[in-house]
Amino acid sequence: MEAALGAREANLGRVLQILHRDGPQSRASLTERTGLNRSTTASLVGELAALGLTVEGAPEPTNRVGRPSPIAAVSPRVVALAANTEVDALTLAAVRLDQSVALRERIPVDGPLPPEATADLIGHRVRAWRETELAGHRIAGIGMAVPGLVRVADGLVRQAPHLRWRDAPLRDLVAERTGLAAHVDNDASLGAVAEHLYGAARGIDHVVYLDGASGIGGGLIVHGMPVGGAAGYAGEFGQNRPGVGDPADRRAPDGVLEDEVNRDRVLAMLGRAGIDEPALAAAITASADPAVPAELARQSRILAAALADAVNVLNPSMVVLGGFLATLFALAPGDLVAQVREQCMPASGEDLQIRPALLGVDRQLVGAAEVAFRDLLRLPLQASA
Amino acid sequence: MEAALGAREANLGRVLQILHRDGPQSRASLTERTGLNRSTTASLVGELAALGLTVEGAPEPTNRVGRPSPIAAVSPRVVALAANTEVDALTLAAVRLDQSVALRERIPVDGPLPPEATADLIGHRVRAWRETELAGHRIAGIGMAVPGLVRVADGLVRQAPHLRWRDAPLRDLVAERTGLAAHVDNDASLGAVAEHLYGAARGIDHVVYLDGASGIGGGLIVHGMPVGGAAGYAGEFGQNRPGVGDPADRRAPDGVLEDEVNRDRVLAMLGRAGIDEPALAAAITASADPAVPAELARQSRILAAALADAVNVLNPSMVVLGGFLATLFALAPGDLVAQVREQCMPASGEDLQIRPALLGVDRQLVGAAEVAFRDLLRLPLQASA
DNA sequence: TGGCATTTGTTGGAGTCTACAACATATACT
DNA sequence: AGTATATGTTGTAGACTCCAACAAATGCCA
Repeated sequence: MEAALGAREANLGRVLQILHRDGPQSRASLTERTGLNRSTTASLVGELAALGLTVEGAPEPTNRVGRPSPIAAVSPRVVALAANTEVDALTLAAVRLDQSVALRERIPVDGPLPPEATADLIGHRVRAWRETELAGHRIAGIGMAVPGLVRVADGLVRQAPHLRWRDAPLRDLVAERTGLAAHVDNDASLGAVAEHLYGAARGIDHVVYLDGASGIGGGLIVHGMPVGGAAGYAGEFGQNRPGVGDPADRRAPDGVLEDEVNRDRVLAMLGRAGIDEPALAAAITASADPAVPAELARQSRILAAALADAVNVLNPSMVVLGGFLATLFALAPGDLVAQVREQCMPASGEDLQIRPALLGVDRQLVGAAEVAFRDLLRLPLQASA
Repeated sequence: MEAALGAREANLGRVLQILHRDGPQSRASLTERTGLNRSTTASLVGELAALGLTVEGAPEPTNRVGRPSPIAAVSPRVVALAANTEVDALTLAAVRLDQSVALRERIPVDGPLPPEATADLIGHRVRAWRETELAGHRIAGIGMAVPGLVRVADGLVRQAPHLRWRDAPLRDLVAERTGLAAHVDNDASLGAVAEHLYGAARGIDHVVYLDGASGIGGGLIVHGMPVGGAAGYAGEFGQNRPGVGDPADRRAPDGVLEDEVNRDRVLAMLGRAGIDEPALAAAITASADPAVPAELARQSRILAAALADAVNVLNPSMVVLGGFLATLFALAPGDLVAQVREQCMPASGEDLQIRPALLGVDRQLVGAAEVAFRDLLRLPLQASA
């Protein structure tokens, strides 16, 4: 006879999720966090260990009275695979339940790879990994970050202009070749998930995340949960048409945000190409051309206008900026904050924080792994059956 | 010894909530909806009836084989009070659990009433109601709709320009005078809640709602839940700065959406004032001045730009327009839809519906009552203790 | 060094809640 | 009138957690 709708399994998931998000901790701590009874916690932790999902270690030497409590931690042999599909490379990784990256392989490609070739490549590498480095590991699934519009429900990539993909059934292609539960989402949305759980917006329930790479993508966290919208396309700030205060600030007539706030415009001014963010930041500070700071200030003003609109609508406690937008922000953080506050409703702006993204290049990979772990963390029994 | 974290109470709440949202229905239907066992449903419905929260009626004559199932319905003697604070009137209502309005009283006032006077008036009328029409009724609480920025957590009205309120502790003022659990929220946010549950967006999980009255307010539904944001200020579309495609369309330099899309501009053109929406619609169609349709088309274009931004960011399945915006929409519904689709991402626009609000003047009252019912619907035992 | 307070693990039993199965009941169909 | 079907009703068993009492491991202090 079944229990109360799988209360047990849900509790197993809760404990596993706490260990996953907040790291190793004592059983006493888990008891407090879950609100469950000591004895129940012991039983849950024991079952998770028996399932091979967690390991229990010796108590840490704490300087307090009382019987020491054993430390529970996620098993290092449980991983999710993550793939990041970029124009010039495919990055594959195996991410542990503690967000450490067990394996990473960046495979450069000449120009964008078609979806089938991408899936083939992933399938090939995954097979190799399973027989060698990942032998004896449990693989929860695979998550893929794509720079484009993704219908999350079935992992169909509707449009990825930079990859030249249209309506590519990436989830099914990869699931077929790997035999793994596959998930696909927009790269910026996954970055938002990662920054929310482990980065700059850790513990913040209402977050607007913007990431500037080739375009501007974004993601939302509302009530502590990632927002996909009806089909999973949410967060496309780059296609918004910002209200540009001074018409002289306009560069692209009838253009969208990512036409105005644009890394390539800065690169062109500097006469550079193909450099990464730190190099770009260095090149900016090294430049003597007065047009460069003027252009950056212009882009910052327009970004502020777009952010102010988002703040009015969503009233987030934090805006996180990644990629090129983090570089832009770092050059004059106070200015951007002041401009946003000036253009949004005063009440919404008063407690607003703006921060650069904290996680590095692994952002998308960690986010993708998180999606691949989701089922396991919710229903550990079903997912590990 | 406690049960599994109040599973029973949560299930009581689930059943009550289904009856509240979807109306009277058979126990068999409840069994199917909840996924619980027949016997459990019977026990739950029995307990709710014993608590005076529901009533059980004779089975409906259905033309199918099998033993007829008794119909459960919410009790008509359970109400929430709702208040709508407008510039020229205070409207008070008692709303039943089936959303029917048991009592309504519109109290005209000369100019905006200060918060204390508003609370006094509410307290006075509520006392009178409790001794007469509402004698023998259970009152779940009181919800208040305010045209302004409300910090939902403590019901502090931060700004309500039309009422000339600033940092008014309305929740506490009213709670003190009525002895009821009081809740305050923005009027448009409450309209969104009502339209989502019982109006045009019924059953739709991702909704953008805009309401044009003196300004433009709004509300969001994400994952089926109303979005307040960090402090409860979310949804303030009216303060956004829309990207106006054609500069000639601008009327308010550096203005915000509600300066451009504005009922008063149309009224002024028609030489009218102080008329309601149906009268305004009639006056528009009756007018021979060619400037009127031109102005409406201009406002529609700007509204479309603002909506397109929201669609990109939130990927809703439906946009609901209320008040003056519904009038504007009704004059050329196809145009607005086409303009939004044109300016937003094609994928986000393809399944998007735009609809006028369905609920009438009771929108804010029903939304306010919904908020006041929330605790009762979640934890019926605690809330009715 | 030994006793005490404190904290937490451990164990067996009790309480809460639901599922289940068997039976009863009310309807439509033939 | 008999049968099939759907649902209410009842008693019991199972799942899960809480609780209380006890045991164990640590720090503190005389």
